[in-house]
Amino acid sequence: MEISSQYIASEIESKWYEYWMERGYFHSEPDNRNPFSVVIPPPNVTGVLHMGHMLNNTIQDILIRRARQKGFNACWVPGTDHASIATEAKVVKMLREDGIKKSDLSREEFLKHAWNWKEKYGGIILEQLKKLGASCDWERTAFTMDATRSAGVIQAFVDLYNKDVLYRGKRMVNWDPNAQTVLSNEEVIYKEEQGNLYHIQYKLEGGSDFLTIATTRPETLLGDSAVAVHPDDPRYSEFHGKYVIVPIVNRKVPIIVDDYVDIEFGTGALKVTPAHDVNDYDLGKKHNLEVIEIFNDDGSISEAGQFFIGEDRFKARKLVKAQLEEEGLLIKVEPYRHNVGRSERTNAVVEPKLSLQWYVSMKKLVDPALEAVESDEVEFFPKKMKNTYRHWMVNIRDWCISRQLWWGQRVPAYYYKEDVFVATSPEEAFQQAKIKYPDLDINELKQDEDVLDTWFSSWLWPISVFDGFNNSKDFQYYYPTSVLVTGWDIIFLWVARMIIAGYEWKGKFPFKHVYFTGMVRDQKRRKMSKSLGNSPDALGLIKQFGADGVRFGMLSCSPAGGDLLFDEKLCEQGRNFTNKIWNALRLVQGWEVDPNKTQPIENELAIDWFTSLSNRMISGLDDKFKEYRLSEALIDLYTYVWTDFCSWYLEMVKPPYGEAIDVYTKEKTVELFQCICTLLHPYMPFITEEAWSHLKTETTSEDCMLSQYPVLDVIDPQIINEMETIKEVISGLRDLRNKHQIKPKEKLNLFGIIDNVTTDLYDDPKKKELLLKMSHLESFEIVDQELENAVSFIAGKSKFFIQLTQEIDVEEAIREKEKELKYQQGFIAGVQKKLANERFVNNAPEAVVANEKKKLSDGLSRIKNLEQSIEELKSRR
RNA sequence: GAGUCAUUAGCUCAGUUGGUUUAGAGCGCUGCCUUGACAGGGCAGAGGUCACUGGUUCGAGUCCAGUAUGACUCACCA
Repeated sequence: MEISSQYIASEIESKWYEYWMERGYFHSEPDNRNPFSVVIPPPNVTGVLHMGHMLNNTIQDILIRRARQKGFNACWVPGTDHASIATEAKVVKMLREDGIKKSDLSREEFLKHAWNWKEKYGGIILEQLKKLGASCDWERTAFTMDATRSAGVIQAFVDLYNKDVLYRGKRMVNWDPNAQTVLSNEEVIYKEEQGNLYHIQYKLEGGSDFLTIATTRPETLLGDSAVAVHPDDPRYSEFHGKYVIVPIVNRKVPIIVDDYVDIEFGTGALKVTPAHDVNDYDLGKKHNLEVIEIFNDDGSISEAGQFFIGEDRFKARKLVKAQLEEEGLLIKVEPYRHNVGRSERTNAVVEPKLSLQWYVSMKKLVDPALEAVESDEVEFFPKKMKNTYRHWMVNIRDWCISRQLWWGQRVPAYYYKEDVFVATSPEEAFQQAKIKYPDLDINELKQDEDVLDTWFSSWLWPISVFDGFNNSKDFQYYYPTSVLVTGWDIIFLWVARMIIAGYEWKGKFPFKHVYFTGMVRDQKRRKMSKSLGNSPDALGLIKQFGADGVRFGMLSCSPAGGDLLFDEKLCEQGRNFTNKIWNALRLVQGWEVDPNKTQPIENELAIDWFTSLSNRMISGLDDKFKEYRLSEALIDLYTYVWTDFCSWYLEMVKPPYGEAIDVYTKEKTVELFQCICTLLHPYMPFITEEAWSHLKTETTSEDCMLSQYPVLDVIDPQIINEMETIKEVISGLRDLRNKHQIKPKEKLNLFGIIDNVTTDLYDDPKKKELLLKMSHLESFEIVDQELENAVSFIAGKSKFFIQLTQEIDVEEAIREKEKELKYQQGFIAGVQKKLANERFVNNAPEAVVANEKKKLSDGLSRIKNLEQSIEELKSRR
């Protein structure tokens, strides 16, 4: 088959992806093999592929493809989550552009629009994953709001309610005024922002005195119901029990005393707004203060605020400020940096708000999940994530799961008067209600208006994607899954909760391993995000460097759990790697086989050597994968393919230009190349599949993707070591050619000073022939001392030299040898010190001592060789 | 405020129970090389007292303590 000189990734990649899909290679059904299952961390249905996804999904694909080759029944379930806030915001925006307001629609009408949107635009990201080469079982694609998943969610809710693990309560929550919904703590991001500290005078009732408070939010004074001071603050001791007048609204409020107040901060006097601050709320409860809610759900001032009604909270701040200035009550405004919480989804400043919500009593659920990780029943990679997990689990808070949205599973709670009935359907709730209210009409039962947090769907994912709530055949076969691959940033939001759910409903962990990936950061160490706009276009990268190139780039720099600083250069390196493989393929396939040619003896050595190396590689990969050292494993493969195979092995067996190759060498080389393809396939599926299609024979698998992972065979360390010495001689000679401007292919006569190594090189015809070929030598001889006008180098412990016809810079050569001598002397000094220490010789393991002795004797040989060279050079002065 | 982790070549990082010729890789850098699989390339080279100070040990980049610097997580912040 003619092989094109150019490797065009985009064409070849789409060809193979289609081919795999057509043959159904990604699909899995339960059978008698062992399962290896993975569930995708469901990306947001509104999402587009970004760097984090690429890293995360490449890793999953690597694990899945490798498991498949190793004979497991590999199943990778893809899907998306419904992302209630993000999606609802998108749909609302789209409707607004069409002139439709959400408030004009009924719930059912809105949901119809939302589903239409989802069908049309949702899940683009799954299509993008195909470009990456993801071998997901697409027939199993799940969505957190589809029928099966929703049924599970409702069932879970009802079950928890019946177990008394759910409750409804009025609490101070994080309110997102843009999305007009509550947020859980995990969805609020606190960051330091520049604000102001306003010093405001509150007039004392019935007097001319003032009390000055400091606040970052002057607009909330509309809702003040007290001013608090510390009991031991001498500045305010005479004010205890008195009243002040809140400016603008002229409300008379008490001065309360509480040691919560920090004397050092601000003025030491604190305004108290129980309805709009968590701490103030607690103070209010303690001191029985009035709770005045001055904000509407959208963050504007409510009727209760009395002034600036309908104005947005930030506009109101300015208006209050102006008003205070006018009244002369604003003492000063100082710049102040403080933490501000923003909504993860909408970036709106979060407003603390009192509200009635549904909560999960997490403390009742955590124990088995905590124990599982502590005992490594669920194993974390890297291990250090256990600390983070433990800390959160031990200090766990209740989980607020209701959201004031329409897009999501509606809370299955039905109200009548003061009663609530929780059931999987209105009919069931009605049956319950009828017991207490026999005359009730079903229409009088009102379902909760809120929906459930998206994470309340996601935490069931490993169970629900296999229809686990119906205990399906798939579930029994695939659960628990083998490994979860996700970013450490959602360890609480998702990972911990999934483990909790796994034990709660199935009495078993949802996954055996959790591999936490690092965050993809840019060159300035910033997390890549849409809002910063510092994320490269993922598909653009694939177009530019090929999916294989990008996969290489992502993986080659992502140590287990460590963050990775993304650089396009890494993808470029990956693309270059595919090119290298392609050209190696062209070389090997270009060799014409001559059936009459006998195999050169040096090829036998090369083949034996590389076979051992391959086995060492297979063994090393197993070790690395056990520890999820995927990046290291890839670097090892890269060196193995590029340096060992292309730069050394192929050069060793390559026939001289224009000559044919013998049958045996060609066959073995193809075999070794096939092994490379199989080993590399999980990382770079496309180039390996393409290469395989050219290399395959009657006896090998039809496709690389389904090729059997090679079984570990013998590793011969001796041949590997001896080859290292030969390579060192070859490199040493190349260096000499470089230094003395001798052309790479000019024939030379090489001499070795007699010792056991050089003698072996001379006596073993395979080694000698290999040396002659690789070094372009005329001859290789053994002598007992340097000859006239020699230039020498040391390889291993032995000395080699060639004779020059031209003059050399004697002084420069002496300097160089002396530098090397000094290094060697330092080296043996250390070794000698060790060996002189009796306790070392007596206590250290025998092998270690023996090795030190070898180091010493080799070092001494090198020194002797160097000293002789220096002497010889000096005599030439 | 509590905790976790880090500090190794110009840059980004490996270095897995302490011992493998006084530390490895990629990128970058320097020199040489182009009719031959590959310039998306080949060959070779330079570059590190492993943050600092002590300690444990026959032996420390690796273990312990302290110091410095940095990063992150959780909580709070009028």
